[in-house]
Amino acid sequence: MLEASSVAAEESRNLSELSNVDKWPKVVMRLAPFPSGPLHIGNARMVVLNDYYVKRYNGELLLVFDDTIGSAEKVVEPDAFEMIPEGLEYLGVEWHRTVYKSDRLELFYKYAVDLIERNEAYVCDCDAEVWRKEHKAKEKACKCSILSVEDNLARWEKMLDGTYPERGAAVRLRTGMADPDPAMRDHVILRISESEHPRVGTRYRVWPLLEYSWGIDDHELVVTHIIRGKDLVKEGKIEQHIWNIYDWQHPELIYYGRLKFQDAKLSKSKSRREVLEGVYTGWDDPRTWSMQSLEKRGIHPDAVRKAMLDLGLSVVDISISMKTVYSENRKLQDASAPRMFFVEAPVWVELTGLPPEIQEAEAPVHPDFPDRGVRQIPLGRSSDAAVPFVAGISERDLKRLTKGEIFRLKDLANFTLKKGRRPEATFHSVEVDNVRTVGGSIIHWIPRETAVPVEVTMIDGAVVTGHGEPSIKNIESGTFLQFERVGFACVFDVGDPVRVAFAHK
RNA sequence: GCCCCGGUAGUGUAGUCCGGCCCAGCAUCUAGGCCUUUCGAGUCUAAGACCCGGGUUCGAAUCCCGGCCGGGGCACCA
Repeated sequence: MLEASSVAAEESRNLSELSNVDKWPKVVMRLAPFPSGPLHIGNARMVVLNDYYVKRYNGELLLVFDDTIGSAEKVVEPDAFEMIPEGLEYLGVEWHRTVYKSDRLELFYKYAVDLIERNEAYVCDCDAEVWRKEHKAKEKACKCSILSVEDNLARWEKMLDGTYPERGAAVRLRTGMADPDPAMRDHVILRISESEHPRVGTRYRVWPLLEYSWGIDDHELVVTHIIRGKDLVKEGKIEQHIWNIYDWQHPELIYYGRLKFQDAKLSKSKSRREVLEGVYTGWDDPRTWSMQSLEKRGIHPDAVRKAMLDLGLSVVDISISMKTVYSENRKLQDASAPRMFFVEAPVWVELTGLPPEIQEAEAPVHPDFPDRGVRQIPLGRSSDAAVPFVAGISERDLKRLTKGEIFRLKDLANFTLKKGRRPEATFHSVEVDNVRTVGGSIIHWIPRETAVPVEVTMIDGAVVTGHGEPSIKNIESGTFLQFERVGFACVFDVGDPVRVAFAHK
């Protein structure tokens, strides 16, 4: 029930029906992340699309960690087994079962033997580079491919028992040396790796490649629809080759194009390095663009979902801006975000002549919803009218003001800027209209005596220090708020200083 | 070099399969007006696109051919 309504609420205009749904008892899809780190914004499309369709068809979603041994460049990061589900939960993805590729090696071995016995695969001990140049490029089968089934089985045993060293032999699928597409010629499907695996250690030394493991598992797990990036079309073709050998029903293959973000540089390996070296504050550092980091910034998961779903399922490569996500987020959260004053690196201005009876300012919690009440901003000033009240404003605002100009400290009073090397201003009046009629600036500010130190982590990781109005101390951690005229941010630490993560303008 | 895929405003996307309802819709971005004690929200307006060339047709973004441009693959990575 809940699921149906959540899908109904999502924009689906750009997403057509899945094909051949009626040919299967129920729709089953899978999420297949390689556990090298947490999910980042670049993975969100794959995740959201699969989740969306599973919900739309009331199907089943599998989380399958694609944790085969990888390579020197692609290393399994053990923490990812925790961080990926965290990211999924943030996104509101509901999966029904978790599977680890590394638990299924025996299955892949069983089929490997069967494929060899059917003479659909053979063990090749050629040097990889030689094979590429002399055999693949020239469409010439190598000597291994004419070996008998018995010889191949013997070689297979030698792969398993350690007779062959790493790279000493590999199992190739007979996809055909004459295939016009060089990518398809007798592809390797299993190879030797003695790297230690974080889950199964060194129990296995022969590991499947992605296209092979999925050729088997998409069938074994009864996956019906596969939505994935178009960088995997060759893998899809090899899977189909395997399905044809066994005459298995083909799952539907759906590809989407590459997604780039103009304003976010995504690199899991760089993030991993920087997190390890302490350059980044952790996997929730904004520069990782992880789900954790978006959550910390108060980006609503539905903003991410909406932005991803709006892209549809086009196979074209696209480049979008995070601004579309931010725009969605504003729509979702502006109405609920309390307003607050924050001044970065305040310039302190002496204000004279403010009537002594004015001891505090009142500002609405949210201008569109007066019923939510007001924030009290105690000025903490002396009751002696001769002592100036000191307020902090941003340097940017000060620079924009011209001498003699009337301006307003929002929700407090109007002042006139005086000349002088130190910024000073004199009280003009209280009524807003006095500044509005002359088109004067209305700026945000904080009182020096009662302001609270605040640290803002910007999107590029820079930490900006400043002060917030006193009431920020009473805000709960996790609150998504708006610093008036500055932007939206999310509080993640209510200590001293109060720490917030900047979300967007 | 060889295979495959794709090209609608700045960015995305709808329409393309089954040609006319599209002198092309929507979102975002940009500019401006209104509103507002925020540079937010809301609201109104403006600007902005069918890669090029042929062909078929009464009629083409939609079909055909050629070209150009872009992307992906050709790993004992995922």
